[in-house]
Amino acid sequence: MRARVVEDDQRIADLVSAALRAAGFLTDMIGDGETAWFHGGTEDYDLVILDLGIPRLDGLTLLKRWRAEGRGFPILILSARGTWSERVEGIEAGADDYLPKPFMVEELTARARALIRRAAGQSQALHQLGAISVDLNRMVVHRDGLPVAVTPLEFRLLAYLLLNRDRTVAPPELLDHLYGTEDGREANAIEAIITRLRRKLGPSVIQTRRGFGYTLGADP
Amino acid sequence: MRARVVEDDQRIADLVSAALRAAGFLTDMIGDGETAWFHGGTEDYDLVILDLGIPRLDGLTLLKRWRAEGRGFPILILSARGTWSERVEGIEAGADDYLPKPFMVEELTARARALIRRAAGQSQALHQLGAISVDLNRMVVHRDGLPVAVTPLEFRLLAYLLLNRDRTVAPPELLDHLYGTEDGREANAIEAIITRLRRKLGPSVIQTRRGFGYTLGADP
DNA sequence: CCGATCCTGTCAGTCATTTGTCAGCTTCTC
DNA sequence: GAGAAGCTGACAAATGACTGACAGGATCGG
Repeated sequence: MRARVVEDDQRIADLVSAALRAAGFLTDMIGDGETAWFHGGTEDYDLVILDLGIPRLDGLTLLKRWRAEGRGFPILILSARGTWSERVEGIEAGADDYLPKPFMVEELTARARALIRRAAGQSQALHQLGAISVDLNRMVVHRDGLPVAVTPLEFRLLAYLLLNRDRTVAPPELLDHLYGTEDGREANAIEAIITRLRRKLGPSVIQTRRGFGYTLGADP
Repeated sequence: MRARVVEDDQRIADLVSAALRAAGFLTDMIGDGETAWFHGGTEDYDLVILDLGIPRLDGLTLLKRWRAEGRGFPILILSARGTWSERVEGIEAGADDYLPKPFMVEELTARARALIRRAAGQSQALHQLGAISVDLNRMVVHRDGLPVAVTPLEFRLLAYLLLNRDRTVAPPELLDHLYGTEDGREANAIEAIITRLRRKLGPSVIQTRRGFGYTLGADP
């Protein structure tokens, strides 16, 4: 899961970023609205944490522009000005959630996860896939009721496939969501993780759709 | 366990804080409602001790605001005005317990511990972990029936893991709950405590989930 | 107030696990 | 059957965790 933190206060940005990382997200930080606008156009995020009081391009304007462009990623607004009217304005502009500053980082991560799940059209943190169960909150995987030791990367890959189980996910997209855009990993890295996951979870959990990508569950 | 004491009478605040520290809590003190409101948003507490008669933002209003915002930490109200209606009002506003002044510090700490346990979904103060038993009230640990000398920090770490034993706790979260948010400890500090605890309790009590964090109990 | 003792954070070295890459192989598609 | 796409075992580099030693600071007893 990639999260973009758009926040000019470095202290808060670090705090938020650390919390999200601890919650299993991969985070990028941007300090002003114009840069965020630029990146929002070229990159795909699973979640955006947006401070309204950012320089160079107002947060609310940025939010409206993104929505006008048809960008659908979930956006969680942060704002020092926690008035009711602000809140309404933010939600109406297309934000998915609103968190007034100051806030607790645990609440932030909880809401972040809720947004991710909602955006994926699922409401449960506990998922069942044949003999495999995945608990996104506790970050544990079971097979036939027995815990399976998965590594952080394996878990993130599995979680991403799980949240997009209604479609086939292409390797470049996985690459993009597991690592930042910066890192230049070979596409083979994904295949290696898939192999390791299949060894742990059984061969039928992750299906390959040759030429397209990967998908979860059995296909007829 | 982090506790926030919101109390304007310095004498009482010191008393309460000292008692909680002696009971193994990490305490912060705040003298007025507005500051408390601010901090309640940015920091994560395991318990709040709240005097109703604080300046600048009434305790009851503060309490209601927190609950309206969805803050779930357990709150114990202190009040000089120990009337029944007050008590009811406090509980209805979302407090978890109510203690009229004057009170005995022993009762305060006892209730504080009970609240912590209840918030963690546990009712017992005495926990068994293989050969290890932990008494959260007396703050003593036994191994095979023999007392083990654990230091305050070690006990707090153990207690926090115990109260969250159904999940894996990440080092940044431990850092947050063992020390204040202010302190800039290295993550290594946690590892050092873990090592010392393991030496005392045996290697299998605290499990490491590499890349995720720590958990209590044996994994099959 | 002073010394002794204990607690605890940091550092550095070591060890273990995770993960990316490569090379060779298998499977699929046309 | 040839070429492309995907799989997988082996290896090495990167990362994360463990631990012994040490020192500053807190605490305690006198």
